[in-house]
Amino acid sequence: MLPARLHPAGHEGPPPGVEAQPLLRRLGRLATLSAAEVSIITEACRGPLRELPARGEIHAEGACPPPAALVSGWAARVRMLADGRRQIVAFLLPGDLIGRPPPCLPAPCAALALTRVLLADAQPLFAASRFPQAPPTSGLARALRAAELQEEVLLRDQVVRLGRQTAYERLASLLLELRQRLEAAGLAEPNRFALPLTQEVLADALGLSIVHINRTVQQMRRDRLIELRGGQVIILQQETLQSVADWQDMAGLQD
Amino acid sequence: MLPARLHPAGHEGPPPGVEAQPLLRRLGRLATLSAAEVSIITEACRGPLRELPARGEIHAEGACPPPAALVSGWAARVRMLADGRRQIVAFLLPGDLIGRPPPCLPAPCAALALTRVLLADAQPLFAASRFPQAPPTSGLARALRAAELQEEVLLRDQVVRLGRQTAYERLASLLLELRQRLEAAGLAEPNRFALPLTQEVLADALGLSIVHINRTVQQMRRDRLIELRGGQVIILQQETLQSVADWQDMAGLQD
DNA sequence: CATTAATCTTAACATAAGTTGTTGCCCTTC
DNA sequence: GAAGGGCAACAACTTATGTTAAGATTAATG
Repeated sequence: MLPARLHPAGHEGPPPGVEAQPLLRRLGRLATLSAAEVSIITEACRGPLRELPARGEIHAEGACPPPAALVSGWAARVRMLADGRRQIVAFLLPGDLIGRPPPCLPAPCAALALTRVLLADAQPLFAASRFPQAPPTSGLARALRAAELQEEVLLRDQVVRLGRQTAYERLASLLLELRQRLEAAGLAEPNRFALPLTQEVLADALGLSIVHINRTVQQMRRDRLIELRGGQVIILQQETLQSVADWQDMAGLQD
Repeated sequence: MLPARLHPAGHEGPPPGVEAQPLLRRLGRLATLSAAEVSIITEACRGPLRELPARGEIHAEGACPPPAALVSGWAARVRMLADGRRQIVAFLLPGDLIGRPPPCLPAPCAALALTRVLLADAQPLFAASRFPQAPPTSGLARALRAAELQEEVLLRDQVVRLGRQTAYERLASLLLELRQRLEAAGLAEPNRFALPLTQEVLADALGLSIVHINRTVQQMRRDRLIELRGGQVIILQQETLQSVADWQDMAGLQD
């Protein structure tokens, strides 16, 4: 089910001192942050970090964990069926938030580390912004709220992918989503990014079998839309990929 | 694409004077409401209502409409692909909320009436609770927040359905979800409820073709799991249906 | 450097689901 | 009460995707 190892690209931690970059970049794009708010974020990411190896469980299904920020590494929200089928509901990238401040419902998904991950305690962020009861003047509150809304947009994209797109289209769409999100976190060049996922993980995210994912990747390579080797993706024909994926740039990345 | 008519069951409005029942029941289950809050809800549902016929567009994709409450009738969040494929992302039942108070991102989905619907202006609710910046003492704020979180749970269920379940399982799962939600709104008996949807709408929700939905319904009838005629569903074997659907009662319906 | 274990790749085959076309029923409407 | 249109039902055939199984790479380990 789960890969025992992933691509080496996923094993590298961030250089020391820049831990806050993805979170800061992402939230900074969602709202204008005051200097005080920036330092709250920086502090949180420098504070004691929780480390988990690949395949580690960040929290179980049904838990209601305190909010955390993914500082480095990749993770996923996962749901299992009784017979072992697995669906990855969403990918979590550096700069993403996991868990919500109370009051919250028990999480319908487990969260799973796909690579080695570092997690920061995000409670100070929510406390500082008194989310979700923040004054409208707080840039941080607006950013946290926007991040939450954005996640919902991604979920709906995922529904459309799984419900109405072919394997080829699903893969194209996912790659474009990941590129855009990584770019927002400052982790992608325009046409190239690290993808530390096995084909099995891709299959579980796209609702396909591993064999069919492989077929689809091969085809996309033959069509010269992408290169994909050693955990690195290069997008060769962005426009074609976008039209295949029925891509609509989500305007919601900015405030 | 869209059905021109739906089952006659969907055409009936609520008896006058009980418009607020579904919304009130639902929110009341999510948190304890003060008398003042109850009257705010009741007032909103008695206020001037917006009426739309079946197939009417509640709001377009990309809009950022003011929050509304669905008082009666069924609606859906819908996304279209460029070539006309349609995916129903979520169903909206009486008592559900549509749109969010600002700040909000442009809606990634259009909202579409599936039957004749009545919509109430929900802004007073959010204003009264100063959502999402409400004091934790406000039951209304907690209820609105819980409704929002619950919608996200439903979205994730939908992802699992579309990604990893067979047609038969998807249908079972959806029927159980609808029964539970209708019950929470006071609109379902334990084993029987109105389902004013054409098979085409079911197909677009479950990511299947209309013909295959029909096959699946037939099979489920032959297996004596359900009856489905004239827009009425009767669940004959709830337990079997639940095990087919891999149903896990979402504990999150109460506060 | 040898060894093992993951992961990727490919082939052959099986099956769930899509497509097309036809029929019949039940509304509605004239 | 005849006609038309939407919807449900059913059959025949096609296609996308799943399954199983076997090599071929590649990365981790000692």
